[in-house]
Amino acid sequence: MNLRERRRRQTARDIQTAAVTVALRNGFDQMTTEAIAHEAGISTRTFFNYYNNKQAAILGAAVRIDVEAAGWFTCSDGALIDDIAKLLGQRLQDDPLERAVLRKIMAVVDANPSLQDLFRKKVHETSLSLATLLEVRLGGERAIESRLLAELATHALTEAVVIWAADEDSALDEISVLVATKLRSVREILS
Amino acid sequence: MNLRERRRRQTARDIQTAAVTVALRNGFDQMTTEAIAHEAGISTRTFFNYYNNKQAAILGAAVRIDVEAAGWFTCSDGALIDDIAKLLGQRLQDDPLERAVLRKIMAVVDANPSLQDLFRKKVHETSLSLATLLEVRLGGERAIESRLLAELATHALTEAVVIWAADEDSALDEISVLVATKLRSVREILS
DNA sequence: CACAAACTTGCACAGTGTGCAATGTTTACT
DNA sequence: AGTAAACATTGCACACTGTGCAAGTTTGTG
Repeated sequence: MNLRERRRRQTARDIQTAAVTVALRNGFDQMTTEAIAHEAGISTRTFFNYYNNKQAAILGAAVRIDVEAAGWFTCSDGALIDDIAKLLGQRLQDDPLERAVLRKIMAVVDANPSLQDLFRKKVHETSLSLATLLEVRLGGERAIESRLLAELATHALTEAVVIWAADEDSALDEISVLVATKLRSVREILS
Repeated sequence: MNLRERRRRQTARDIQTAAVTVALRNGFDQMTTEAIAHEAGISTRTFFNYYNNKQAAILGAAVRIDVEAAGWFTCSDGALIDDIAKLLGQRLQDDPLERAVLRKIMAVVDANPSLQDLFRKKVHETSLSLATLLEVRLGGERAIESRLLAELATHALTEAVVIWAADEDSALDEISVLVATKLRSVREILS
C-alpha cells in the first residue's frame, strides 16, 4: 500500500472523526463544512475533495461487496438464506466495526433525516451488488425477485447491525446468524 | 373542499408540470429553481413554499396510506400476502396514475441519482406506515419482521408500477395482483 | 363590508459545492 | 540522485440553494 493511499485513507478517517465530534458537540444542523474542516485541520476546499457533503463525512467511506471474493456465492449449492447471510457477514469482517464509534454515529444519524437518507442510499447500493449476484445464481428470468430479495436481505443486515451495536456481549459473527434467522422468520410469516 | 385548498393543490401540480417540462428540455442538472418558478409563473420564493427543493417538485406530493381506511387490514383473517397487495393497491386507486405523465417522470428520474434518492425516501415512508399496520396484525414481538416485510412489499409495489407503466394494455388493478405474485415468488425462492 | 387567516413576494443573507490555477509532495523511472 | 508525471492542498470567485422576515394581496366568514 502506497504512502499516498495510506494518507488518503487516514485523512478521510480524520475528517469523519472531526465531523462526528462536531456533530455531537453542536448538533448536525448547526454544523458547517467550515467547522468540520477547521476541526480536522484542513481547508474547506479539501473537505470537498474527500466528501461531497457533510452527510457523507459522518457516514464515512462505503464498505462494498467484494465481487471477486463472492464468486463462490453464485454457484454454491448451500441453503440460499445461509449463503446470503454469510456473504453479507463477510463484508463486516473485512473492516471490523467499532461498537463505540458506531454508536456515536448512530446517535447522530438517529436525529437527522438527511443522514438517514444517505444511509438508505448506501444500503441500496449494497442491495444492488447483492441483486447482481443473486440474479446470476437464480437465473435472469428472476431479476425482479433478485432485487426484492436483495432489498430484504440488506435491510435484515441493517437490523442485525443495530441489534449487535446495542448488545455489549454479542460478537461480530453473530450478525450473520441473526440475518439468517430474520430471513427465515419472514419466510414463515409469508406462509 | 375549500377554494384555497383546491388552488393550493393546483399550484402544486402546476409547479410539478413546469419542473418536469423544464427537466426534459434542459436536463435536470442544468435546471435551476428559478427556471421552474419562471415556467410556472411564480416567484422563486413561492416555489420554496411548495417544495423543499427541485427534486421534490419533480416527484410531486406524496400519496400516503390512509390509516383510517386501513382498519380492516389489522384484523383481517385473509391471506397476508393478498391483504398486503390489496392495501398497497388501494393507494393507487385513490389518486389514479396517468401513464403518460408517469413515464415522463420516470425518464427524468432514471437519469438522476438525486431524484432516485428522494424516491427511495418516499418508498421508505410508505414502508414505515405499512410496518406499523403489520406490527399490529402480527404482534409487537415481530416488529423487526414487520419492518422487513413492509420494505419487501413496498419494493414489490415499485417494481409492479414500473411494469404497469411499460405495458400499454395493463389496468391499474393488475398492479396489486402483480405485487402478490412477486411476494409469493420470493417466498418460494427462500424455501 | 370588515377582519382574520392564509398566500405571495422581494430582499438579505448564510451556507453549499465546483471550476480553475498556483503551489507543493509523492511516485516511478532512469 | 535527478527528474518528470501524477496527485494533493489551497485560495478565490462564483452560481445556486434554502430560510427568515416584513410588507402587500387574496380569500373565507360573520
